[in-house]
Amino acid sequence: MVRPKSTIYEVARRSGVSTATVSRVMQSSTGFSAETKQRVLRAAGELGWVPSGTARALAARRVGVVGLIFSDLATDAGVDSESPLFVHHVIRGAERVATLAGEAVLIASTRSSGGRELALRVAGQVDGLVVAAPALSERDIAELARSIPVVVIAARPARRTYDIVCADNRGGSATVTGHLIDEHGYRDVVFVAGPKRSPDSRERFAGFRDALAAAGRDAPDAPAAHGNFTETGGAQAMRDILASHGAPDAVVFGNDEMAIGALAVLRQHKLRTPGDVAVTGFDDIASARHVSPSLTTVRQPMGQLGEEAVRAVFARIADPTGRRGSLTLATDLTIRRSCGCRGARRAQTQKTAESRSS
Amino acid sequence: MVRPKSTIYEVARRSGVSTATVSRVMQSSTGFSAETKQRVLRAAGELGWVPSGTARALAARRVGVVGLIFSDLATDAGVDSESPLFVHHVIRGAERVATLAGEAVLIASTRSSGGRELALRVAGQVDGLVVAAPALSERDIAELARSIPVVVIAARPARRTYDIVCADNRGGSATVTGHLIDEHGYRDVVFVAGPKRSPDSRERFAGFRDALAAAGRDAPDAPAAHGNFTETGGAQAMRDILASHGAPDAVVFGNDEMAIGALAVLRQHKLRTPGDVAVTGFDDIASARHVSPSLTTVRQPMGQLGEEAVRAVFARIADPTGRRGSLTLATDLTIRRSCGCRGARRAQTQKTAESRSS
DNA sequence: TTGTAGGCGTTATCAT
DNA sequence: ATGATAACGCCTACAA
Repeated sequence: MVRPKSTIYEVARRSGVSTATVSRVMQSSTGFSAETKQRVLRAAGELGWVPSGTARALAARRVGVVGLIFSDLATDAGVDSESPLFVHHVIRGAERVATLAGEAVLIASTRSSGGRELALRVAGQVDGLVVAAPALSERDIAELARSIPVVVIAARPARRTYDIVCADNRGGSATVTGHLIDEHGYRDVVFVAGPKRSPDSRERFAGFRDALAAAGRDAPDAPAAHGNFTETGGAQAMRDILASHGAPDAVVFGNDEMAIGALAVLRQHKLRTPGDVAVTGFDDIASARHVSPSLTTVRQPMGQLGEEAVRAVFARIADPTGRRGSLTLATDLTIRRSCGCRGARRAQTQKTAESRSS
Repeated sequence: MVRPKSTIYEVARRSGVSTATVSRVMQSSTGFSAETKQRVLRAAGELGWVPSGTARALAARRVGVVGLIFSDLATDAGVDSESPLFVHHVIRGAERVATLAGEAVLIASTRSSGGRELALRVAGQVDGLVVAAPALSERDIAELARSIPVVVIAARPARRTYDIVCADNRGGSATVTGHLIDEHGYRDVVFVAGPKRSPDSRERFAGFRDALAAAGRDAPDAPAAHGNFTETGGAQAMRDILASHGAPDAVVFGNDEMAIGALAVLRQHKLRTPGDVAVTGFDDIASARHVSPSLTTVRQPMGQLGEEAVRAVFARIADPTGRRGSLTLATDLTIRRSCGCRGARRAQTQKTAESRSS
């Protein structure tokens, strides 16, 4: 049975002290006698009193909560969606450093529409906000950043009013593509992108082109196909490529899920991986190790992105002035079997550089 | 640059109306002229005003946030931890129905200690609470339930002061074990449990025993091994069993991750799965499909658990009185290759019953 | 060590 | 349709 909530006044009366003293007992570790503390705590326990976080936040001007906004894809599949696993890890990473700092994380996801108002509601309930693009438009983000510290997880324009943290998508993509070209000597290598408007997908395609250019080859203006970052999308993309282009030497997928989807299609077409068509992914999700052949991919520090984003929020709360910064986390080439390498019992890795600027 | 936050007073002055009117514009859709609305909205925009969620919550006596407490395992590995994937899905499920209802979710995880105070802090900031056992002790949960609606995700005693929702762990485990015994005729089948104190693990072991009893066999009092719900733990458990017991006909793992870890060990020992040793898991995580052989397992509706838990919280907020209820979600036997079945192109499934009581 | 009292920024009730 | 004005539950100088 849920009792009517009691307040600090009742606790104060019951323990024979003032509300100020109750407040002190609840949040300081000093400034009152041991006996007073006992009385207050007992009264609180008897009444089942839980201090109102909202009242406390209002009076203290600090909520102790950081918000995290991302876009949902289960409900809003197709457009602008990020990999569910990506979101999972970001949430947990954020939660981890927040909890360690004694704060909590408020999460909410944007659906097909209404992102702006959702963001405003959340913004009013937190001390700072991390938004995983592409949950919100550049315009909405800029508006939020006027009234509250905002950190965006994504590559963003240099001129902006908020901090960013992101993974080195471009570098990682260039590295894995370079591996395919330089180590394996594949000639015909193509790229399968995720959603067209995904910033991550674009960065990865840019890295793909970088590697081609570095090898002195012509780079296509557009990806060979788009696969929506899903297994079925990747499978469909693979079929399309096979039909219109024939079997390439290698295909660089924008993420692991698409690559995994493609593996099955290749098998159905009696094409051997990596013998006939080599394949790589991006992210290094759990299944990448388990799939057969095991998937060569680029590890992205998804949890760490969430962690660093929250740290950046805290830093910005502590110092609201100063130039906006950006932190780019290194990615990590993880070599397994699908690229054509053999006998790599333990995955070899090659890290891109981490960079920070402000 | 973060401006000093403006308040409803400034917006009211700037737009030449009272704070009451501003408030109405922000939350009603009626009760003011179109022109007034324009003026207010413009003033708000110019000032970059974001209504204070805490002040609003205090005045309205409703926060619009539901809390979710779980136990962390990355930081607090070993004891009482749940599968990370389980938590991921529960979080997303909770978030999904909360967002649809216009609410947000506040998440926090308990570490090795301090669970009680964390829970109290969270409780003060939300309208209701869902706690994924074993994040909190029975005692702490009971205390919380005195002052706020609480829903626990786990099997729990019949006499309690809160609602529960859980998956039919016991039934699912009995079903998969029965499949091994009845369909395949395996004689020597053993069970590998998760953490000793995990309620889910216990339920699954109980289901395992149910199936043995139903087949007229003797059931062991304890699991053959404990694997901590992790891949490495499952691998170690498999090694231990092989060493002390020899190769059984089949082993029922308390979750998928342990089963996947065991697959590799079996391979190292030149034992064929399912030829020599059949294996089953529990949860149906993504890798279960990708691993080789594909894993026969029991699908648990993890996301739905989160969804139903939040719905139950809403229901309890709407009606604080009345008997506490419990909802048991059906689980789903998902047959693939590791149990010895062949040619199941599409996994066959067999659902346990869903039950609800109050 | 303890008490008094004025905010904190909204919402909601009554008027007008 | 709009305006005054009490709450809402706690924190924090400022006093004592």
